[in-house]
Amino acid sequence: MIRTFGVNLPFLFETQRMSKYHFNDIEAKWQEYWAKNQTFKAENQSDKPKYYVLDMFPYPSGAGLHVGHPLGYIASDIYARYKRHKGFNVLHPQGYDSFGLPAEQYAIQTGQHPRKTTDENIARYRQQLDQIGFSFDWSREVRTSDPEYYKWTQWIFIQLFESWYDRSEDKARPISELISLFTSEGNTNVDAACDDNVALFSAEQWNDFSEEEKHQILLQYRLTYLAETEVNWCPQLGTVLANDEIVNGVSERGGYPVVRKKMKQWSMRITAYAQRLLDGLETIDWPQPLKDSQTNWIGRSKGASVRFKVLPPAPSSGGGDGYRLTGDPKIIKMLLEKAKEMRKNPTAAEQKLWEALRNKQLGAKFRRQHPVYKFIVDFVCLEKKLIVEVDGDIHNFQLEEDELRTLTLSEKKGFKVIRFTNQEVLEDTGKVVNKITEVLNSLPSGEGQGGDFIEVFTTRPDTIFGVSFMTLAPEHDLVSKITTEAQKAEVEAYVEATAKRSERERMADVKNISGVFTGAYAEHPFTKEPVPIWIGDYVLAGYGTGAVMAVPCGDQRDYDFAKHFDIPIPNIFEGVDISEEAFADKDTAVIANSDFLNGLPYAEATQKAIEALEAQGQGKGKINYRLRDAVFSRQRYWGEPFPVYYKNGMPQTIALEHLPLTLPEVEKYLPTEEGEPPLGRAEVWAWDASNNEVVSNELIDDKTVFPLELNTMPGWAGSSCYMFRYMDPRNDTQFASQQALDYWQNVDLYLGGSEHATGHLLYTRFWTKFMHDRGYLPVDEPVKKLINQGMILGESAFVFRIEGENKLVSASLKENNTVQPIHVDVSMVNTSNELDIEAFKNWRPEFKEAIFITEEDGTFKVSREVEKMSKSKYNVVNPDDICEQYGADTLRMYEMFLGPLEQAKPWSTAGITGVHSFLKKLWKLYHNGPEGEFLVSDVAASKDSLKTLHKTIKKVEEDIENFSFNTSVSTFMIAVNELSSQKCNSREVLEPLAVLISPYAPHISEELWEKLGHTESISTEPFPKFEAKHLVESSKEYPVSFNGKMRFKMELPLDMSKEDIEAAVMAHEKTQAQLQGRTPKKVIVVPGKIINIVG
RNA sequence: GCAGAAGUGGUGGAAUUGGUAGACACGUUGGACUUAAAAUCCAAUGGACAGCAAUGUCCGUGCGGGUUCAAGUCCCGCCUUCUGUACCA
Repeated sequence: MIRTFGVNLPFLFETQRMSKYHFNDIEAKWQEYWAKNQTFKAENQSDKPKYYVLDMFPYPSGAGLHVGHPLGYIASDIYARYKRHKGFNVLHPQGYDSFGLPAEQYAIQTGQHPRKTTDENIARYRQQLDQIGFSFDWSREVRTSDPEYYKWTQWIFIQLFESWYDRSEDKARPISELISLFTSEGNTNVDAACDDNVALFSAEQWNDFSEEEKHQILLQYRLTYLAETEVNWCPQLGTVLANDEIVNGVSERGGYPVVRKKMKQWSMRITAYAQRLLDGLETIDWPQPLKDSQTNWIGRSKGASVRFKVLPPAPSSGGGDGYRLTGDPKIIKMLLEKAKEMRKNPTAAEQKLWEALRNKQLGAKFRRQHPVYKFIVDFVCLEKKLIVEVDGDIHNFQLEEDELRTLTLSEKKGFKVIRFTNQEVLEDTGKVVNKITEVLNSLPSGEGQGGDFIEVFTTRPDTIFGVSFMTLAPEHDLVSKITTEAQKAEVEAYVEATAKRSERERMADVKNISGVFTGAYAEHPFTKEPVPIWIGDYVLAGYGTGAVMAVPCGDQRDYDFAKHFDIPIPNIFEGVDISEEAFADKDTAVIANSDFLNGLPYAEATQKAIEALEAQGQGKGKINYRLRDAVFSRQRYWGEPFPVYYKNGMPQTIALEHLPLTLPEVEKYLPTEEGEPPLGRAEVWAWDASNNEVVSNELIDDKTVFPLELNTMPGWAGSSCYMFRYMDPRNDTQFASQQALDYWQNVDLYLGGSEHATGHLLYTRFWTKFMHDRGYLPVDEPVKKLINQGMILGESAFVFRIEGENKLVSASLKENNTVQPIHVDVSMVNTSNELDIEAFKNWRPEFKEAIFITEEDGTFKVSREVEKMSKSKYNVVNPDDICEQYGADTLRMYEMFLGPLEQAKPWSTAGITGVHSFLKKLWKLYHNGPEGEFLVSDVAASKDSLKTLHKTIKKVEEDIENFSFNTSVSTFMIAVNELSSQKCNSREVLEPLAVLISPYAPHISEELWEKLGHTESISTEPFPKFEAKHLVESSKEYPVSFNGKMRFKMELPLDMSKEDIEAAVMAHEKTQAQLQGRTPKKVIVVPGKIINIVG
């Protein structure tokens, strides 16, 4: 193991080398040993208790690791090694989250395949990780971009697709069970988490549906579903982003603007699990701030949903029966006349159908020959916005025109149009009526002109009598329908102006109150008074129903809005002054001026209000969640392909035995010219369903060969269940064997950053609960205990350039000048903040000729600032350099020594020498020979040394259990300092000491252990046992205080009685000096602790 | 605004159920060894004041109160910083 650099070295020099602590050689030797002997390989079967320690696996970026990354890995490694010493079978795996945006962005720029750069980055990461001496079981490594791994991500996707959420049993169930429910009893009694506005149907109707219709309906129930969703579209990245991938209105990666856009996307029905995700937090040991942010993200609020009837416009505002005027006002006269004419002369089919539709026979009012926009339609149900057209023979030659008309009515005016032929009506009116009923039921109720309702969510139903207006989000569906003619221009201008503003602008502009009156009124459910309906951008389309009942006396935003627009502010609180601001304190509120709610406090008034609303069918108690379903499609190349192909536009999944569906090759990683995702460029990307293989696109015939999905899965797909895959990572027939899952259960300790609070850590809990429901996992939480390690920050260095001149000024002299700070690479600055000017000039040639104004002593100083460690700030410190210079053991201990694990702290290399010299002192303790060679004695240790050892065992054990790693490093330093001054070289002490330190500094411990004569790795050695007897003291050096201030100490036996202690203290000459003749009022003696004399 | 965490020497940070504030390091200063440097070792190091000195006195854990024999620690009120979140109805 000793490296010699030549044959001519003098003998003495050689022996000195032998005695020295050659960390580089030692560390390389043991890293090789561990790898070769698979020292840390975990078995899935053991008599020992299990313990699972996991790090959040890294995304292998091109920049490599900096010293901040290993912090958590070191902590978890110490814990894993400690648990092995404590007799546990420890699972401590590592892998790579290797799908993701940066590799793809790099691929777009350079044309290199992301797989290539990812593999290179992984190799670099692995080399860096190996250098630090982690006890990972690398035989279990996973990579999310490996087809053998993402096969199972695809499999989980299929399980979600094949499941629905049964609210009555509160769990996910197979979709086949839903189908049998539909077949036997329809969907009326099914309480499922599903899309809004799912049409009701009977078993009979279900059985009559075509396969396609059934498929369509099931999609509304599946836990992953395809739907038109409003998404966050990032044009620069060319993809959609999840809510947690957006920070302050711009993309988390790259900081690009994000706009709202409607797209057909895969979504995950995480909202089905909202309540269980909240409840589960009670059962897990996670940091409170992290639990809080999940709680806030889910955003449960309890209240009521209330339906306000929209009133027809007053005669003054539009004239006549305005709400029925759906025709174009410019030609309405002509249309009405024509309609009248047509009503007189209906065709036979029209007349027959009218007989079936009139007088609300289908539960909704139909009108015939009614003007809509520029047309006269045959039948219309305004409430549901449904148009029924009957095409006579006469129409056959104008099919094209009909199509145009249908398009205009549906796209521009939001009507649903269905057509029947004369023949159909005449032959089987019943069938036609059934079809109309079905469509009628599938349409959202309560909408359309004439029967409009505004549904709001409120947490304060008790304040309903304080409602003086309503506000809709500008994007609300009803805005265009209810706005009166007089207000139309103003409203449209406002809606347009709001739509143009980005999310960011809207957020930055919270204080400016804006809004417009729609001209429409709603009816108060109790007073029946008209309530004006406004729109305002303080109401968000994405929360609740996008509409609020405004109670200005009880809500500050409503109050401000009312003040701004001079809307009345009725006071419904007893004895409260609302002349200056709203009164939002529900705990002390007593309701007044509120009819049947008068005199009641919040809770009772709320309950009574809800009861009253329910009685008249205008509301009910409701729990609302802020959490939205998670969009699961990304328009990217470097992600998991969906195991999905499309048959007649309907998604079909690929069976497990044909997975993985591997990512196809493309010639460019950009979207296609048609705006399709990069997979649209793949030439071999079609599914041959009869042979179950991927084939060339040219073979698509929509009979046996179908197009495959072009989107890929988001970054969080691969990380949501990886902790379970580690349990049995090479299993290619099962996600993991039952035996492995039963044995390892879930993660006992998980370390990672808090930035994943509302992303990864929420999704992984969701998937785990789902997999548990479906019987694939024995546990329903993935992680028992979680610790967030704090970020290690960089210390950036700056030089200052005098504005407009090529002059740089030393940091302390910058005050009198207007200067501009410039980042300097921290490697060019020494610990006294002096800049290496030559190095700087070479790095930044534009300053070659610059004048450097130095301090009086001729040095040029930089100023320091703590910032996030980043390449662009030139403040990155590389762990490789630290290992090279001081060794991995020093790096490990120093990172722990920096401060508490959870705390953010700046990296400063300044203190590292202290830790390094500690390790040298430790080494020396075992090298007592005359030439400094290894020598320990077998004679018994002194009492003092045993005491030092055992108090160290006790403290270190407590510290590790409490994850207080910084204090145990101090404890080791104290121990080594004490043993050194005791000149202890006894094996009895030095052997257990090596074991104690080995989790922290494994390389040096292994080396010393070997020198002590052992042949097994130190990691197999049991943790030293603490024996209290070595710490038993017979006397105590009591601090003696006067009025709480410590003045002197005196040594007294521990078994002395209180009275004797008091007597001894009073007799002490220093006590007399302190008292100066006064008699103390009181003497407090706490045996074994302290003496306090009150004077 | 809301929620959470934290404010201790020149610096990173210790301090058990309230019981010796500043452990352990870094840095600084002085010394030893050396031709010299590095490395290593020894000593001092919260501040102020008094003393030749041993030593002593006072002030000190963000600020102001309180409880207690005793408060960095508990209670009340403020200030500041950091993190998360935000027109959430």
